[in-house]
Amino acid sequence: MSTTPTLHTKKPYHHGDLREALLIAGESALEELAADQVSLREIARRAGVSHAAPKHHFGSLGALLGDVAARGFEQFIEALQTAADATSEQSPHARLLAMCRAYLRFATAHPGTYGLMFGKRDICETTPRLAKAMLSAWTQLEGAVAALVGPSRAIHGAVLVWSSVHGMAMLKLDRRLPPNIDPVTSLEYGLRMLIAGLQTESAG
Amino acid sequence: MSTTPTLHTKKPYHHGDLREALLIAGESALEELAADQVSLREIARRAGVSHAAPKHHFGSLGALLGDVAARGFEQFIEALQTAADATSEQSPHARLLAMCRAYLRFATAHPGTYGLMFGKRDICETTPRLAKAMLSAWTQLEGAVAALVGPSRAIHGAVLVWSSVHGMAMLKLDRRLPPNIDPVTSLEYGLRMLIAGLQTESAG
DNA sequence: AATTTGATGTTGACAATGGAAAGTTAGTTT
DNA sequence: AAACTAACTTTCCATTGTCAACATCAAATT
Repeated sequence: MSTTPTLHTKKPYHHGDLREALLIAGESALEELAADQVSLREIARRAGVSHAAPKHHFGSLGALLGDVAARGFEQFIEALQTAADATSEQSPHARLLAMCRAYLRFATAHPGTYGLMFGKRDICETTPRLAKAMLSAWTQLEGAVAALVGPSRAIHGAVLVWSSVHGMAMLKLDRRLPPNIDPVTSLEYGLRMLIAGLQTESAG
Repeated sequence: MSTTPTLHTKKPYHHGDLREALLIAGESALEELAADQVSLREIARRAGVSHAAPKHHFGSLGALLGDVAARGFEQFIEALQTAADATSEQSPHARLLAMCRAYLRFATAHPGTYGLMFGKRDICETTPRLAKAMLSAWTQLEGAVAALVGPSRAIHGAVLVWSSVHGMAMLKLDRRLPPNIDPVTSLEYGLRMLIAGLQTESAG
């Protein structure tokens, strides 16, 4: 009846790896809760610590969210890389297509994280880790476009491709498209147009 | 020295047109303050009323923001219409170009309102006025695209154009583009590609 | 003209938030 | 053993959105 000391694993005062636990808790909260429910205190609750504990690992909520976003970008980059590497032909054209499809799939599968990554929560600070991950993502996409249209047109082409896919993802997630429109179909159509345009000679 | 009663216009208990005043106060707050500083109480403060006064005109902060967003869409629609009507040639091509340029200009000039309109604040409710304004905006853009590429390709084309310009605007406002990139230049390049692609025969 | 009524504002309360400050615990170093 | 420091808790504060209760005033009804 009294305190059975067998396996009475009392919660230790120190967590062990609270920093990573908070990042994971933040990500899960972002996906499971409405965006305005994701608070510092909620994340701390999920990690099983007091609401002031995160302060020692991240200075503020903004910095915590910044690193959650960075983790999101890291997963995002890996998803696109995996998709590109999985194409059978391995042509620049096929690789870019696969990456764009994986892009929209990622945004659809992780809307909360994707929104955080792309500025939906302005509290989110651009931490060094986030800045690095953002740059990596850009470099990755620009490389895929360069392989298709050549380096001279890579930058403008990459901006256009990124804008289009990002815009489609955001309009979908924020329900700003008429309800009868299927973004996946639109993406396929749009990519055909885009790539046709990009490969035109007059594009110098 | 004492109270000069001349023109001593004492503030009346009733505002007169508080509803509209709150919408205007909300819009100005959105543009002048950081996004997380725009609160119900701040808007009420700017309108010179108590923090609970808005409740009688809008049920909640979300509904207030919803109608602020609706007003934004109404101004947005007018800006695009004006730009299209101001072209010299009045060709479908010129009108669509002018609208897209006006689109990016609006987003740049009113970043707070634009962000609200396109889901950056998820508290924002889709009020009837907002739903109507969103549909009008979509119809307007779809019409401009239809005039250029015909009705059969209008829907997919409009989704692509909207996604591209919206994506460019959002990436710019959220600083998700590499810093050396100028969105205006990118827009011009992108529109050339897009319209070239849209007018291709294979686009059925 | 007197009264009632209902829309429009105010005040005060509530729980929840992010952050600051100060106290507590547990390893680490000397 | 003693001092030090990092990790975590507790307490407190200003601010937020919403609610209920009350105040005010214009307009409709009697």
